[in-house]
Amino acid sequence: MDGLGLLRCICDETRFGILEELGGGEKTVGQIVQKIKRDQPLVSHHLRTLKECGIVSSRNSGRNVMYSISSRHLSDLIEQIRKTSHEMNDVCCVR
Amino acid sequence: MDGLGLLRCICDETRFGILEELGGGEKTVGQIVQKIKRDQPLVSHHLRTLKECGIVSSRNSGRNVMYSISSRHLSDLIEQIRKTSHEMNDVCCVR
DNA sequence: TTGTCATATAAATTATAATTTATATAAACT
DNA sequence: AGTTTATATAAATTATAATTTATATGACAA
Repeated sequence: MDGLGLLRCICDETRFGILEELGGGEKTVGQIVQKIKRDQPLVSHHLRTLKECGIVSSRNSGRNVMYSISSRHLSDLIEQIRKTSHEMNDVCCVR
Repeated sequence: MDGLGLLRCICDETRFGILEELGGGEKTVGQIVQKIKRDQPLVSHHLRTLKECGIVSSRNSGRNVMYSISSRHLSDLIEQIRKTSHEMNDVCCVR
């Protein structure tokens, strides 16, 4: 993958929210839905996208599906994005 | 700024291209236009966005305007995005 | 002071992606 | 087997952003 591809995949509000949740460890779809307060089909849809891009992995556990960030490098990157952005005073003009 | 704001601002193809060019040091608008092969008004438009978000800075030099990445943290981040993405085998499904 | 080069701006258009709504699947419990 | 719970999928809608086209500004040189 290239840099732009990775960015494109994580720069959506719902997807970034999911990744921030998964930064705290693996979670079920239902747990993510509760945390980020978005509709279940929407969360499932974005989890699928993240998975197809190799950013998250999943495993079945009974009737639940547990999702997690697929590599340490990726969770470190999410963290660095958070840090770098907080060091900036500006408000981003892009919405 | 927050993580999502920063991502939103850099996840566009043209803007990411500009930032990759500026990673090599400050450049004029014309130099960027040549390098990334996009129309001048388009490049100016995106440079403005990047500047308003505090991601690039500019200074005048005669009739040229020189742009550069506004902090070391940011250029490091661009580099880490590049690295992390290259470690992934997947092709991103988001376009 | 006129012409040219470099850059910027604004409006119109086009492209792209997110969300909602409705429904399907699949596992576990009764 | 039938019901409930958890998750997934697909189509339709809506929202958002990128690009193009046309034009303006501002600095410098002739």
